[in-house]
Amino acid sequence: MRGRYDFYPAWWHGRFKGCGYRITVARQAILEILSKTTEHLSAEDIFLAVHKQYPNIGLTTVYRTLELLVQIGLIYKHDFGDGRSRYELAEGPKGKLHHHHLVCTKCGRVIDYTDFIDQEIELLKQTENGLFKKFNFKITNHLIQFYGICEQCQKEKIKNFANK
Amino acid sequence: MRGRYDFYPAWWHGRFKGCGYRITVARQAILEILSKTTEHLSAEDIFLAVHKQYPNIGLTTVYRTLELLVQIGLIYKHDFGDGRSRYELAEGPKGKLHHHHLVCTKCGRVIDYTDFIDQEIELLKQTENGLFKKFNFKITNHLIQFYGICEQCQKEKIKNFANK
DNA sequence: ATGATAATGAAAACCATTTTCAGAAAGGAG
DNA sequence: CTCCTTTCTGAAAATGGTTTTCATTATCAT
Repeated sequence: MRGRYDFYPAWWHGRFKGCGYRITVARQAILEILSKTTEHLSAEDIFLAVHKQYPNIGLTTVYRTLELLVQIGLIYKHDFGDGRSRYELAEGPKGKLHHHHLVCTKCGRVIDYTDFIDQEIELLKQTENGLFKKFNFKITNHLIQFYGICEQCQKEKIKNFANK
Repeated sequence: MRGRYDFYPAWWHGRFKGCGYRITVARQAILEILSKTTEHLSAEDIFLAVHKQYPNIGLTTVYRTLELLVQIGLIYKHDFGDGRSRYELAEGPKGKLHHHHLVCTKCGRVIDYTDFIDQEIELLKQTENGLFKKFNFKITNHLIQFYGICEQCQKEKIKNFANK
């Protein structure tokens, strides 16, 4: 099967070939979906989106591709506590803004934020250095996540109280 | 069934009664296990430990109890990426040291660290305030986790390279 | 174009966690 | 202490996201 990538080699092709992986329609399609959204898609979300254009690509392949993409660092795998993993492009052709997540523990809504990154970077640098010295642990990545109640759910609570 | 808690009411009894929950042997046993370890136990780990002393307590009850304890904030539920949730006491009678985790992405080893908490608290305070102002998001908790390669796995890597 | 090798799809297996449901225990009232 | 309502519990079955299996197909260096 020939795909459009034969004519428009994408930015990530080099990264793939460098690791000895083949460029396939499924991988192209999955990366295309991920690069066109800012949402945190689940494997099934991605499968459904891919399925519209390529109905013969199976859920298994989606899982396998996602695992591969995580492994080579092209995407992140998140756990927001709803029982399924969610995936997000780590960086696009032009690089993507470093950000973290705010998770509402009531409705599950996830908000991306890019604020306060400067202070954060500073803290991380110190921490990484310190942890390396103390535990000889070589840090490659970090996760910062805040949990709380979103605006809508706070209003809900007030409403519910009022009704009683 | 009568348990020892009839004679030695524990520090968390008040918290339970306040929420309308009953004090049971299973709950007592599970909290006892959690308060006697610094490890990050899985539901099955806890079940096995409890099972030694109380063979009639089932895995279902362990899951249900853990869910309850998370809900009332007595324990934390962590995801270190090994496909099962791991649990840890949030605070003991005397309060427990606030800490975070270093996860080795190669062997899964988890190291607790309590360093750099001062700077972290400062950053969090700022971030929480800022996020509240910007998104009207009320933060109740946060998660910081570092990922990398532990000392042992770094050595492994060197060994493996040498063997080639 | 060809062949070695990697990738794929469908179905089944996996496995941590949840649900169901009938029986047992907790704890307030008397 | 006993009764009674309500909550809790265990066993077994169900659930549901993810992984494995295996025969077939696609990729791509030659």
